[in-house]
This record gives sequence, structure tokens and C-alpha cells, in this order.
Amino acid sequence: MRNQEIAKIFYEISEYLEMDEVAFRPYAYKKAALTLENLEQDVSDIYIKEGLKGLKKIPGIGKHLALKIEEYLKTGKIKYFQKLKKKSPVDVSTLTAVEGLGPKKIKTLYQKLGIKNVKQLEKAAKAHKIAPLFGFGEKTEQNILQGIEFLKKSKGRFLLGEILPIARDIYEKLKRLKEVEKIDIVGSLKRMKETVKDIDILIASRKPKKVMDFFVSLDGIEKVWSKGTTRASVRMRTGFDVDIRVVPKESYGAALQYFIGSKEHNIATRKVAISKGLKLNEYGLFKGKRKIAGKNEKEIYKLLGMDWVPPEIREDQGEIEAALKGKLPKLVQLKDIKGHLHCHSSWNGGENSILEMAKKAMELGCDYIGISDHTKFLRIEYGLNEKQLLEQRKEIDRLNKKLGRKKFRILQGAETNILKDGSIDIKDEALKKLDYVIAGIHSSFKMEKSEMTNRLIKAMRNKHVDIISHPTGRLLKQREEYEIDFDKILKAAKEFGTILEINAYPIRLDLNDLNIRRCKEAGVKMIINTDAHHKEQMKFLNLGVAQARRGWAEKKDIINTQPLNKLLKHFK
DNA sequence: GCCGTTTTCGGCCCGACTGTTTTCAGTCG
Repeated sequence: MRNQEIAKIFYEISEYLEMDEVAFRPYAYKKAALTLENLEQDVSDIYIKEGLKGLKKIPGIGKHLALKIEEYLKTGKIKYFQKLKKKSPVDVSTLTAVEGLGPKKIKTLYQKLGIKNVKQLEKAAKAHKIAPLFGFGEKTEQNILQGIEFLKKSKGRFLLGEILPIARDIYEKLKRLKEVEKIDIVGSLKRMKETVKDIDILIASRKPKKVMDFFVSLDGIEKVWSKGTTRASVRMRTGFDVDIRVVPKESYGAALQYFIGSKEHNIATRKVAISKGLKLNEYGLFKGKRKIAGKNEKEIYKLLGMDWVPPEIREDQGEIEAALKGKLPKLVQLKDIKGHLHCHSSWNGGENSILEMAKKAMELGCDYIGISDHTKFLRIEYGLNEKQLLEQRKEIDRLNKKLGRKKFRILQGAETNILKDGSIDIKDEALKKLDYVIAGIHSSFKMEKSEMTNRLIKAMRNKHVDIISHPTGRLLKQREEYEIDFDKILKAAKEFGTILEINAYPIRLDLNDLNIRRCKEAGVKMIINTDAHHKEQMKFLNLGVAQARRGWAEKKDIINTQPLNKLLKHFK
């Protein structure tokens, strides 16, 4: 998709303009980038079909941005962007990723110290050159160093949600090639890890050379790192690396098992093989020199006396033992999900009306959808007050009547705010009238552990609060989770019957896999929600399901696998 | 730079928080 490439450039332009203190234009670029990211159609398709006129129909894209998109599609470049980069040769996109640094501070750092990238930034901070600058100080310098450390930890990894669509696109293109007999995405992407380093693809073919030639000629490739007879590696313009590997059909299953990993799972599996006097490697399962399996994974696991292990839990975290005993969990699946309850509408600044959101949910096969707009504390998100919630109630009742379907229902919730002292920003009388109440932390993230734990527990104790949204508050590659005593949270959830959310929004994935497993073991119920601010974002559901699976969650652990009447029983 | 008109320029999300200041700028959401 060219959309993501262009969106990335527009975001950067917006940051350069902010550095130059240009008014309002940064906002226009940011808005356009956001729209492009969520656009269903590929801009290049739109352009081919309808030209500039078609581009201008996209909301937030006017004459000038349409011309820039055209320029990019035709030449692969945007001159205006290059000019800006030349003027301030600073790596804004990674520098702004350091928490606490924005365009203005970056500008000062460049002008006073000539800092252009994170490496120079770190050097300057360590040499205490930043603290004396006007508007900076000791604390800022320390924060910068901390921010850099955090960045380093997540360096070179991409969000599952951003890389998956690109991987699927490449997968589909390769699949159509007639020389490709079998094909799978492998590696950590197949295991649906929350962040992924690169895209690995495995192919069975008798004509590897043809597959290689086709692969390196794919659209969107920036450069080819290497190309051999059975493997190749490329860098995409979007910044991802893609590796493919071609093997003969006869050993495809063994190769699949090997390349899906994880390494730890493979080591443990090979130990099982050894204990049975067998040998397992990427070419097959062997008894002495004789190959006894290798064509597909299932026969390999079977001959090892194990059940087939779903890729999401191949981490050597107890799945080997469970598979040997035939006691693997029956993991929750996307098709088990009957609806979801954390969606935002245009009532609080989301992109789509309640009706549009509901229609999309129906289209995706949901039996219900919950609208849970932000509440008044979050001014920036147009948070609703008590009165507006009542008005929204009427609108939802009206829509339910109009849709008149027994099979589908819109529920009214709200994503309320847990204030600093653990109280909720909406009065009880108003909460009472909602079908359910979500509460989440959206401010004051830096609190002492016991204080933060108590803050959350107090909210859970509220007799109207049913669900805690994104319980740990982390943002992948951006912000650490706030400090909480998770065991105490679990205990409280159990006591008060509070449901913890698995937020499927790509940058959140919160609860994460480990916490999901703890939750399941503690017998605390969970709900998988998308946090969609746009109807297209409902597709994130599968990312949440994947994390639930990684956390060994089964259908019974997740309340939105239940039909509406049973679901409602979980609420206070 | 977009949008929406009162068709040709004015409006465009705003409060909390932090770390600087010593009344506020920059960043975040």
C-alpha cells in the first residue's frame, strides 16, 4: 500500500513545519496522514481510476495535497519534503519518538548544539551539554536519556498491527504465482508477537528461481539485500525487511515448524524427539537415516506423541508438556467473538456516526456493538458530560428501534476517566443509566506504585464500573506501563467482578500476553475490544484475539464470546 | 493547507502536566 508510505511523509512534513512554527499547516498534514492511514482503498488505485479529482474527494485532501500525492505516485518523491529536509537536516521522526521531545525542543537542540539524530543527542546529554540550554534543565536531560534507553529497547521492531497488512499483501501476491505450491508467513509474525523485527515467508516450490525473480520484482521494494537460489532478502520502502525461503514440498512441514519457532520451542521439541530416539531438524523427522515425517507439521507432532501446537503459544512456556499430555487449551478464535464494547463515535470526535459504526459491526458479523465515548475530563476528545450521555442514550434507543432487528443491538457505555484519587469523572446517577461502564486511566501516569494500585482498585470498587480499559497503560515503543501491583489488581477484579480489557489497538495490546495468562489463571474474566476511533479500525479485533491466544485464553475466559443476554449478566 | 461558506477569506481542539520559570512554553493526549 502506498497509503502508509505517503502518510509517513506527511507526518514528517507536519513536524518540520511545526519546527518552523508555521501555523495550522502542520495540522492539515497530520490530518491528511491520519486519513490516509485509515483509508480502505489504495490511493494509487484511486488515482488510476479517477485521477486528481478522485484524490481530492478524500476528506482532508485538497488541491495541493492531491498534487503531492500525484507527484509521489509518479516519481517516488515529493520535492517539497526534500526541500524541508535540506533546510533542517534533522531526523525528526526518530527524535520526536524520544518522549518529551517535540519539534520546538528539537529545533533548539539543532541550532545550539547541531544535534541531528539520536546518537548525537545521547552524546550531548551524557556530556551535560543540554541542561544549561535555555528552557532545558537537569530533569529534562535525564528524561531525554531515559527516553533514549526506552527507544533502544524497542529499536528495529515494528508493531504487529502495522506490519501484518503489508505481510498479507506480499503473501497474496506470491500465492498467485503458479510456481508457488505452498506458502506461509512464518517467524514471530506467525506467532503474532506484539512487535516484530521482519517479515519471514516460507514457500514450497519446484522452481525456486522463478519464485526468487518474481519476489525481487515486487512493487514497493527499496533495495535487495541478497538474492540466492533458495533465499532472498529485501528492504521495503515502508522500512520493513522481508526474507523468503523456498524448500521442496517433501520437507515443507519440517521447515515450517523450524521457521515458525520460537527457537526455545524448537529446542524443547527436538529434546522430545531425542527422548524417543528420533532426530528433528528443518528437513524432517528422522529415525536413524530414514525420514519418517516432514511433509506437514501435523504428522511431525503426531509422531512425537504430541498434539499440534498453535503457533501463538510456541514459546516453551508449558505448551510442550501440555501437548504431550493432550491437554492443550482450546484457544479462543476470531469467529467466537460476538461483538465488542469499546468503540468511539463522532459524538466525541471519532470519525464515524453511531449508525456507521453499527453498520460496520453488522457487516463484520457482530451481534452487538457498544459505543463507549470518552467522558468530560478528556476535553481534547470532546468528552461527554452527564447531559450529553443522556442525549446519546436517546439517540441509541432511537437507532435500535429503527434497526428493529432482534439479531443486532447497540449498547451504550462510556469510557470514563479514573481521576488521580481513583474517583470517576461522571456522577453515579448518570453511570446507572448506561448499559455498562468502562473506566480507564488517561492522566497522571507517573505515580508511586502503591498509590497507583489503590487508585485503580478504588475505581474497580465503584458499583457501576464494569470494565477497566487498557489496564497497564503502556504504549508500545512509546511509553512504559504505569507501575501497578498486578496481583493486587487481579485479586480486586475477582472480588468486585471487574472485567479487564484486552485492548486490540495496535500500539496498546494491553493486557499483554503474559498478563492475559495471569488473568486466566486467577479466574478473572476478560473482554477483547478494539478501541476503534474509526469504523475501519474494527479490523484490529484479530490482533486482540491473537494476544488472547498467546495468553492461552479460551472462549470461556472472554466475555464477548457470549451472546448478548449472557454478556449483560456480567455487568453490575 | 483544508474546508465551507455569509463564495474568496477566516477558522482550524484545548486542558493537564512538567519542568522550567518566577508567569510560562512545550509536550502530550
